Amino acid sequence: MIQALRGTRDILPEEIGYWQLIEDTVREILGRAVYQEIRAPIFEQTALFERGIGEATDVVGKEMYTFNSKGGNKSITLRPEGTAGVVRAYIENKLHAQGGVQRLWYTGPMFRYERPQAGRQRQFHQVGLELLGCAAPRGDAEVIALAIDILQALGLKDLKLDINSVGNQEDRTKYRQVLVDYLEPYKNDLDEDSKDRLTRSPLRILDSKDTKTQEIAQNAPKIIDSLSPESKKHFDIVLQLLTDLNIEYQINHCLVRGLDYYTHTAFEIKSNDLGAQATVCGGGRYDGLVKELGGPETQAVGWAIGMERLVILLQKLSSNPINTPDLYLVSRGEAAEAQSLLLAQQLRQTGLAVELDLSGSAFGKQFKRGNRSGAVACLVLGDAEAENNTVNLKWLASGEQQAIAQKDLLAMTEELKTKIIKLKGFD
RNA sequence: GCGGGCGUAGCCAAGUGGUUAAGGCAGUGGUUUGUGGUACCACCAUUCGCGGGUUCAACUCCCGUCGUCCGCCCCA
Repeated sequence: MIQALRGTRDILPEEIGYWQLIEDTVREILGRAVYQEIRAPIFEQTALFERGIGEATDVVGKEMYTFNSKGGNKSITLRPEGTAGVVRAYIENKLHAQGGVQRLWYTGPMFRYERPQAGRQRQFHQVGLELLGCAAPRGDAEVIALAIDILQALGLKDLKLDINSVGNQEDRTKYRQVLVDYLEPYKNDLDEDSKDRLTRSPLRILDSKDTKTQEIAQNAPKIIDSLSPESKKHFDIVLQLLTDLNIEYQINHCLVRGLDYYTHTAFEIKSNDLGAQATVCGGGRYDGLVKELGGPETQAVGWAIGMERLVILLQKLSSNPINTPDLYLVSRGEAAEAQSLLLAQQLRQTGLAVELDLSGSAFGKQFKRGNRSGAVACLVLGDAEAENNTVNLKWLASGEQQAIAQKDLLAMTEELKTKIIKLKGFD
């Protein structure tokens, strides 16, 4: 048997309601803030990610699905994240020429070659947002506020917002040296991975999970003390705006994100219910990326939410919103079966959800299925009804039923809908 | 790439060396051939992920392999 590849999976109907709920919520909330959806390709030239994300990062170094294009010598990569592609599209389509800011969002699959574990897949899905052409701290705060809005609208609580500033390029270079000077004496107490990072990317030592390393990192000089006055001011304003918005946060001096393009604000929204992969939403400012990829100097800020992780959280909160029929249409006999589809279609066109039993089995069996389908009423179409173009409408809760002409039924669908809404007990 | 747990029906599982592999849910048929939700009855794994080995005897022990889950690394 051919199975789905490791790290990929099918999202089945029993789960799809959560996905649709997330997508609907995102569309609504971002729509109100007048963000526009953008759809970029799922594969791009490898160089885009190498330059955008950074050659030294793990994502580029060991996690990309890269292959050669058929017949060509072009190296192609399945996107491991969304920002690089959106920025490429922004530059290529000269969206910057429209002046002002561009507010964009996207959703879709991403690909990273990693060992699957809780909340991590090789093909996974993100919804992300990019605010391009805005240097102001208000941009950082708007973007964070929207992420919180989405998560709250979905009913999630107990989420924590961690925030930090990694400053601009010079701030980081300066801090890097300060940090290395501090860590050097403790070199032998660090875990193996962190020893390696001491030269490659010392900032990442800060968020090591090794307890010994964490203790050392706790007392390390803080990056915000190395920030230039302008960088510090930017960060302070962002924090003040969050406070004004009534958004709780905590400064996490050890928060440094893994992609090279981040500058200034970096943040993560985490949950305790996700196992080792606690981050539901991660993002920050990336003022240098557009220029790095060949566009004009453009400041920007954005985030990405991991859909799988969000679905895991939603599953703990509520049951899957399921698409159930309003009416279940039961039919038996040649003429009745012939009429049944037409009647179902006519009813569907009025806005009712009608499930048609196609089995042709005994009425008893069809009713049993109708009962389980979640419908509030069955429509019964047998030989007698077919003969005089009527149908039996049977309310399942009360058991009462009435014969009614098919055309009369079609004329009273509005009435039916209000009754069904009442019986279903929700919209 | 490294470390650990687990693979018995569509799902949840019991069985841990000895003739026919519990049970529950779901499904199908029936009691009820034009009326459901309850109840009762019947059917539903020649086989325990796969391959090899040990043994008179393997779902059970051993080796390998594949899959899956959890963790490290990294990230959403």
